[in-house]
Amino acid sequence: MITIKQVAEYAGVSVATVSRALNDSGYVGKESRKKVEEAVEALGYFPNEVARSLFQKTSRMLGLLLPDISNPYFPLLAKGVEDCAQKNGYMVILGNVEEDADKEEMYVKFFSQYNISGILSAASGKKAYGAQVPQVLLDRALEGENYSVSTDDTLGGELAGQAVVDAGAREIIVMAGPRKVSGARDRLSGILSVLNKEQVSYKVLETETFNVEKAEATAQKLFDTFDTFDTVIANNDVFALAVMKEAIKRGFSIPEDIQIIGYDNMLFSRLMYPGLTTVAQPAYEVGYKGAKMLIDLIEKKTVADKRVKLEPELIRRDSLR
Amino acid sequence: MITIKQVAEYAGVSVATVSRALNDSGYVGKESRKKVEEAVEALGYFPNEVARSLFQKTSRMLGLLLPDISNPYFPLLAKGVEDCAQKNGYMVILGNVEEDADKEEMYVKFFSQYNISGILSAASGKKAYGAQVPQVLLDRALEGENYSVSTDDTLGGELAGQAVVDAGAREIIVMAGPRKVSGARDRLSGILSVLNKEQVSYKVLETETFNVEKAEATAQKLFDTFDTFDTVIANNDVFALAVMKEAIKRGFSIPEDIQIIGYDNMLFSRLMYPGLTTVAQPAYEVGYKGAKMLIDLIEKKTVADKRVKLEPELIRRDSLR
DNA sequence: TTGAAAGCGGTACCAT
DNA sequence: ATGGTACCGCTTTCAA
Repeated sequence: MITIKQVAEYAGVSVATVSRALNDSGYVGKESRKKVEEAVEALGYFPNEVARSLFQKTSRMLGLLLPDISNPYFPLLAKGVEDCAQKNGYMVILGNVEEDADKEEMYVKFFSQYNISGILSAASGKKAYGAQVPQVLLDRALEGENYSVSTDDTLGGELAGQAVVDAGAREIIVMAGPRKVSGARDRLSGILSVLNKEQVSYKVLETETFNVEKAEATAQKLFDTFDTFDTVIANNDVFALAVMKEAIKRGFSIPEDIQIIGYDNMLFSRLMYPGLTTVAQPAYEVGYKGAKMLIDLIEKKTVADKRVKLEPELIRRDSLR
Repeated sequence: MITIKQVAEYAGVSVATVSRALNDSGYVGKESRKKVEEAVEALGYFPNEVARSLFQKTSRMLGLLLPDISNPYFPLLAKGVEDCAQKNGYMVILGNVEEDADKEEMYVKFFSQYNISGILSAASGKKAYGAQVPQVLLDRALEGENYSVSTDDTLGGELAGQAVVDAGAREIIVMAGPRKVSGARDRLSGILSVLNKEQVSYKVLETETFNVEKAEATAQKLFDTFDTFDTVIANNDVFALAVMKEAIKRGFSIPEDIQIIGYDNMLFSRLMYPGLTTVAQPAYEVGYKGAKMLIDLIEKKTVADKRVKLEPELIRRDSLR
């Protein structure tokens, strides 16, 4: 590894001068600057960020807390984060916390040990981890004093509800996500507001998790619990897919006997047959804009709104009549 | 932030003693140890890893290079990596390099600036990034002197080929992945060896990418290019899904008219209808074992074999007769 | 405009 | 068994 000291020697100046030249801070003579540049070039020098970080008590690293990477929603979000981070010269550290508060805590501690400069959290969203560094919440906005980028889930719920009544739904099962997840609550209230207004009959099926492993069991439970319904508003696309499969297995056809709408607009929703009508969440954008906001916070730029809401969009395909 | 110096003062010993006590290195008297422990407890101290890293020229961070997180295979792999890393006290830094050599280089430089202790790469697999730190290749094994964990894709290909002939295939389209990806080559040769041996008729459709965006177009192309076939061996599950959709759209039924087999065993393969017969790649395990191997390398433990091959497994569902 | 030197928070060598 | 101290690579006063 080649150090600033070697560059200084090669250039025939002091390390202080090299540092100033490299960071454009303070005065550096034309001559010196040129000599430094040559030395850097010749030696192939690049600064050690660890040393820099030790002094500055910060770094160009972002921590990303995710509840479950194997849920296909999050990789997209992560990609948005990563793209933005990279574009701005930051690296992202991945923390898969699986709705486990201990893991989350462990990661936050880890982050602070490494002088991470900010945290993006799509996990449980406990406010203020000691508030050491700026943080922005992804997708799960929270009350109170904090920054967040999320989807307008109330609107998303309304979109789903409206789509379903427009398609002539008469007996609806709405799958409600975990109550503790604010997005799931908003979505449910959006759905119900439309359903109530339109006076169509519905029942709610509570599900306690978004966990992907549970999808099949949940779908079965749905059919075992209810018998007269013609429409289901699913939790997300994975659950919708599971419900579709269970429906077909039980001899219903889609959308003729049972129609269904999902949430998320995952890759496979487009590719499956029949195509799944769903509400698209701008996962990539949530990630990208969240990262941008965090970086602005870190770099003390002004952030216009603390709580950005992105609009979901209804994607019409073939699972609704 | 509370430092080792403060702990030393509180405990009434020197920083050297605190350091030794904390790291169990060298002699520490019973008394001193106790005083240090109390001080740590009272002050809520935990060591700054950046300072430690500066001195040791290494860190407890792993770099993970991925070609495309939005391809659902990789999140699973990443999860395996993350689980293993976490269990061993390491953090993982995410690098989405998208088959872009510049990005890859940029990341590797980034990694070295942050004293990362090892690299896991599922990306292009260019050997030895200056060979500064240990690295293990994931899923794309390479010739020569290096460590890797991957799936036995030749076997995977054989499995797929055999399954298809056992199901009575007569005219097969085999989709061949990008030639430059060693796994894709192995898979193809596995498939063809079986097909040739069994003397069943086939044609090969070349695809230049695993890129998920291309799936629909590729499926259309398949049907436009060939007309008499009863079986397709797809590149991966995403492509299989796209082919299934296109088939159904064109009035074929599955598996009666056209049967199909995928590769990967992604979540949705189980959830779709008809269930997709596929060859399961142990993505999570590749990630986990790769991380374990890397950590062993870093910690100078002996690594039994440099090139671990994990076995894929045929998952029978309903898309084959 | 430049350089010497004092840290940043640890680790480890060398005396004691 | 313990403490003083040099050093890891870099940034930033401060004096010249």
